[in-house]
Parts: sequence; C-alpha cells; structure tokens
Amino acid sequence: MSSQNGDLTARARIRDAAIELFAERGVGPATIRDIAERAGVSSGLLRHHFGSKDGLREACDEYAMAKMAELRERLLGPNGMMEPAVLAAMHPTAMLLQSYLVRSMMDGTSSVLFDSAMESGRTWLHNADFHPSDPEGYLAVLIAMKIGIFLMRDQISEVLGEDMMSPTGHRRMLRASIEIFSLPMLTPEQGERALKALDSLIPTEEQS
Amino acid sequence: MSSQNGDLTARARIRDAAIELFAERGVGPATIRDIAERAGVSSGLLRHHFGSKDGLREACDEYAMAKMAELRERLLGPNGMMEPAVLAAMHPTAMLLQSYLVRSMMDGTSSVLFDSAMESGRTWLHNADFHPSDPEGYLAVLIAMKIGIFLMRDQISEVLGEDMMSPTGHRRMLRASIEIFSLPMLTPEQGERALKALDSLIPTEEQS
DNA sequence: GAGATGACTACACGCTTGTGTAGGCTACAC
DNA sequence: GTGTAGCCTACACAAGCGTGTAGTCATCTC
Repeated sequence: MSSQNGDLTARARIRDAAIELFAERGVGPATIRDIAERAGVSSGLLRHHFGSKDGLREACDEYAMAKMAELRERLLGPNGMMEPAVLAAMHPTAMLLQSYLVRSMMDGTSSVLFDSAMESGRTWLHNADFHPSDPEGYLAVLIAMKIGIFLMRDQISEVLGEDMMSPTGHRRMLRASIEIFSLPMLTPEQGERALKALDSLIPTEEQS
Repeated sequence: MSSQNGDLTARARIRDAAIELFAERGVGPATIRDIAERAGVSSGLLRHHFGSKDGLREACDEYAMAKMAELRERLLGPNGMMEPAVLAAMHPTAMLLQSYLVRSMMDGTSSVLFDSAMESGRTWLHNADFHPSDPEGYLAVLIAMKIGIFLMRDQISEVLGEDMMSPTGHRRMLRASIEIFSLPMLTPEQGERALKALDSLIPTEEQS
C-alpha cells in the first residue's frame, strides 16, 4: 500500500491488509484471522482497534473513499492538467482501492460508491450536450457497466491472457472501453428500431 | 419456476429452490439447509440427490444453461420470428436463470457463462461490419459490462425506484442500454483523442 | 412373505467463523 | 517504586457451516 510495511502503525497495516484481502476475495470470504496474519498481528488486535469485522469494513470504506478523492485531486494537480507520470505512479493504488470499493458495495447494505458515482454522473450529464430519455436510468446502467468491468477482472484477465490490472492489460481494457463508447455498435437506425420494438412489447402477467 | 411446486419431484424442487436462493444471495451465502427448507425437504435429501453442495451447483449450472438455450430457441420459434407474447411469458424465468448464472460465475472456478458469451460474441463480431482493434479484449469488456447490469440489480433498482426485473423497470434498463450502445457519448474525435492520450501514457514501475 | 432398492429423515461430527475474556508487556506520570 | 493507560497476545466460547452415519418407510421383484 504505502511503502512496504514496517514503518506503518499496526492499525494502518491492518487496514491495508483488510483492503487487500477484501478486494481479492470479497468481504464475506475474507476472514479476520487471515487479515490479521497478513498484517502480522493477532486477530485480537484487529478487534481491539476496530471493534468488529463490520467496524473494520466501515473504516476501510471511509479510508478508501477519502484516499480516492485525494488521488483524484492530486492527479488533476494545481493547474488542472493530468500528469502521465503521476497517473502511472498512483495507478496500482487506485486500482486496488477501486477493486475494494466495488467488492464492499457488492456485500449489500452500504452503497456509498454507487451513490457518489451517480452524483458525479449527474453533473457530467448536466454539462454534456447529451440528453438521454430517463437520465437516472441511463446513469445507473452506465455505472453498473463500468463497475462490472472491475467485478469481472478475473474473467477478463483470462481472456486477455494477462492481468487486467497490469499496465498492458489495463491499456487494452481502456482501449476497448473507449471504442465501445465512441464507436456505436448500433447505427442510429438500428437503435431507433430497437427502441420501437421495445415499446411495442406489451408486458403481460408477471410473476415467478 | 415451473407451476408452483407440488407436482414436481423433490429433486426438481430442490434444484429450483437452489437456483432461486443462489440467485438471491449468491452461492456462498446460500446454505443447503435454507435450500432444503425452501424446497420442503430435509437437508439430507439434498445430499442424497446431489452428493454435495458443489454437486448441486453443477447440476444447477447444467440445468440453467440448457433451459436458457431452450428458451432462446423457443423464443425465436419455428419461423425465426420473435413473439412478444412468448417473450413476456418466459421473461420472469429467463431473468431468474440469468441472475443465477451470473451469481454462479462470480463464485470462481467455472466460467461456462462467460466462455459461451464470448463464443457467441465472436460469431456476432464475425458477421458484423465492425472491426475493433483487439477483438478479444473488446468482447471481454463488452460482456463484463452486460453482466455488470445483472450484478448491480439491487443498486439499479434503488435508483429506478422499482425492481429492475419488473416489466417497467426492465424496459427502462433495456432502453438505457440501447441508448448507450447507439448514441455514443464520445464523438469520434473525442474517442480518437482519448485513444491517442492512452497511447502516450508510458506506464512506468508497477507494484502494490 | 422375503429381500432389495431408493426416497427420505434425524442426528451427530469436525471445522471454521466472529466474538468475548483474561492477562502480559512497554512507556510514561507522580 | 507504583500505578495506569494503551497496544497486543493467547485462548475459550457459541454459532453456523458442509458433511457423514444410521435408520425408517414405501415400493417393487421374485
């Protein structure tokens, strides 16, 4: 996370280890014993500092959100320009935090990440000359798509033949995303036709 | 699943209950005791029929894949036309199966769903006059996006204010998807610029 | 009728989980 | 020295999990 470890307090090492393991396995499957072991402390200390596993998760949420905001701000820099070198340096950390936040969200209860994504999506949509019918639904689906990429990291990596988080793998993923969002796979006519077909479908009875 | 229950064999009821619970909670969190209870049998019978929890999951995988293929075939019908009424009738079942398959895939090990999606994606790409650089990466990201929508069902439903699987909610989701894929949010110039910027980023050292 | 087979249940085992408790160690105040 | 507070460990506990075992019951064959 930061340097290697060592100079960090035990509390910080636990937090970092938790973020790593939560990101790798998901919140449920990651056990406090494994987290403690990775941090090099006893599981009791984890409890001492964070009270419970859920307390630890909340602390991780808070830290990850704050850190992401900090990274974002630092990336844009004082002059608002994006420095490639800075981006490359913070990239691994950002990927890890992103993976963690996505995993944390999938566990249920809190949806801080999705909500904040919706919020920044609204301002983006507001500034763009781009007006989907049903903007809320549009944003929700769009965000779900972007998050899906991180959730499918293992599957995508297998197809790519390299880790999606590696520099080259990540570039291929970004390139694909850009192509998807700039080269429409449906022509406007096809899109129009699909929307018409969708409207013509009269949903009847519905139950499982 | 089928009718209500009752007339189904215990084995089928267990399988259906498992698909429901796996889809709702995920494979890990769903316990064989709860599955047995929902099916109205003892947990021992589940073991008797399927050997183990993993055996049950495999049986569900096989069944769900076969059922989906059957639905797809039935939907297109003998004359290759899509009947709206048929679609509406099978819609709930298809949604449930889709949710299950996605959940099953997220558990790891097997990636039947992703692989088969890749395969049909390849033929689609082959027939389309549409040539992304790095087709495999393109397809992988595209599929991850589509799957992400199902994984984010709860979050999307909350934003929509209604269940994404309900008739109206599902229509809003589909409409958003179509708009995303037919109205590019990046102009060709913006896309070109983004790709150029991406290439200019020289990834340096990389480690966590 | 006797025996076998398969559907089905009840119950116990071993393991892992998160959590609770008691206590040791170091550093600092007085 | 003597507390005293905070970091930290070791160990026990109850609960829930998947799994294993023993046995009941109905149905069918001969």
